[in-house]
Amino acid sequence: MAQKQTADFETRESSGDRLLAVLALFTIERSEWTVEDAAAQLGVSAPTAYRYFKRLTVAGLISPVSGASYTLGPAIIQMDRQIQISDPMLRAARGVMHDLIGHAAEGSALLLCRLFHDRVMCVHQVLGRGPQAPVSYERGRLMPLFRGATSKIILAHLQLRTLKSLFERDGAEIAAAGFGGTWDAFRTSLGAIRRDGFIVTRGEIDAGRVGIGVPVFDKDRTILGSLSFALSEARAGTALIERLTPLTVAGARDIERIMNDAPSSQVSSARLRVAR
Amino acid sequence: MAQKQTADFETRESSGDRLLAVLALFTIERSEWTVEDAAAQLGVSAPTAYRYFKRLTVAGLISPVSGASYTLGPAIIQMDRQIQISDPMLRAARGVMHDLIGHAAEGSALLLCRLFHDRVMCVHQVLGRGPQAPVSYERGRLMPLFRGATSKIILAHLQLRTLKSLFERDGAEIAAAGFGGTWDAFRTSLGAIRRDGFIVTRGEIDAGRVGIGVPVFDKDRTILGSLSFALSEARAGTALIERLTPLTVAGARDIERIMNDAPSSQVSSARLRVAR
DNA sequence: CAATAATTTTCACTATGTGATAATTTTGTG
DNA sequence: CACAAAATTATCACATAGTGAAAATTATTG
Repeated sequence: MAQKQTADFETRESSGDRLLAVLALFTIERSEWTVEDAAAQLGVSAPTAYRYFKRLTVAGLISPVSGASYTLGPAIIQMDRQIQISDPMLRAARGVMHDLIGHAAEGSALLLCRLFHDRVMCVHQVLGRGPQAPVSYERGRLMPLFRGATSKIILAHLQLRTLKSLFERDGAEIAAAGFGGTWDAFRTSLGAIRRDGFIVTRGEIDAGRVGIGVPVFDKDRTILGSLSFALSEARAGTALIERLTPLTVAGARDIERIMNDAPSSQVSSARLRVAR
Repeated sequence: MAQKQTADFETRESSGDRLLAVLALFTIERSEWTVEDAAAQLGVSAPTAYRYFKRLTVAGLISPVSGASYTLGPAIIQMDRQIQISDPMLRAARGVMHDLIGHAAEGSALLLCRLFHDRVMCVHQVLGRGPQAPVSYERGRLMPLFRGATSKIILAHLQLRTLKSLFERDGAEIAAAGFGGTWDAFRTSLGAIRRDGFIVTRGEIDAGRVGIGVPVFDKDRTILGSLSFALSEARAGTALIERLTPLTVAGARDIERIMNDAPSSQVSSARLRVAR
């Protein structure tokens, strides 16, 4: 419906959008911005850019550093801490994951991922002993929804309606991920995953990694995210996988139980439990 | 001109400010908000609140959860990761702190704090072995600028101009923190701290904790933050403190050296994009 | 303490945000 | 799977609040 005409290539942005666009400028590739660079980048005048920077600074989202440039500010760290403290799933998972990683082989990682709207992000990770091959699922990275055990197990438990609209929108990508090109094939393979209650994948995200994904539900059996192992393929024989899978499933159940037992008032003790 | 009379106590806020005010609603005490609650709280109409929520959602700063409510979103975690990866001081400190904690007694903690504008925040913490008494300086908490070794050592190295304006603004608090009520007394005690190159405090933040604070400077000798120990007072005899202090100072120098040697291009693992 | 850079004010103008109501979509439930 | 209730978005007329240019002010640096 809302088709843009070819002539008007520039997206008309509202003021509030531009304010957030300033924040979005701060990336890993470029973590510091001067006001005038930002003004040029966004196509606004210097005074306007100063107004934006000031607002974001007052909010603590950015902060001046030496020279005339700015970086992401203390509010980011503060809000991240809020998530760590108040996200019930994350709170419940910390201890469980700490215990669970002990069972894994060297070079393995344990990941807790959370469904955000229609995206998946790692919110907590625990590394096992020994040298680590790269794990793309680092805390804070958005992950594709259609590849890897971590994501697939979540995908499999989305509402049918959601899946349908995803299929319509991202059909090509879904087909590319090996779900087959038809809605029925997609639906059927997800059904199979759901029935298993877990999924094992090999090298779908990182070469040399085996993933074991298990769903985590809330009280109403709505999917919240997943708990998953990323094992080193070299060290992960069938025996190990078969041993770890039920443990991972049990871990997810533990997380759910702790989460549901926890007092719903989340304020309680503000103290964060940090293992070692 | 636009002086509000007593009747109109509410600060006239611009649209962009209100957008950020929505974000500020999400606190530890209340980590979930519905659109209509937020609308009521901010005194705007429902459609306007929906517009705000939509913008913040598109930016990933908040995210819908089950029911009609929203929580802080994936962008927060992502940006926190960006800070972790791209803040030069934090990057340099990680290894140093890991090594340093080994020298401490049981129940001690090592903290890296960063000066943000005129506030101090813990950006990294490493806990030692053994049971931990509470440490108020948790990662993500804003700390007072005038109390505790961590903050005082930073305070002592602020620009004279900055100190002067702080003294004018927060004179009472400064006096209460034991710096004496006069500018000269304040200035003199800070000078003494600066000359020592470190500061040891007892129980200024948490009872039963001894703090050892050491400054961290950037290439231009501008204060960036501090490295500090929070020891258990019961276990921290004079001997231990005298042993740890030079180690902490050396640690800070190490951090500075690593920071300055590091390639200025901060893009190591270039991949960050969503994969989608 | 100059000299230059960085930031804020002022001001006239119009784009952009606003609320009330209505239309639409999503969600929960039998 | 359809229905009702809730949640979300669209419409539209209006006035607020954001905008850029230039000037004034305040920091920073040698």
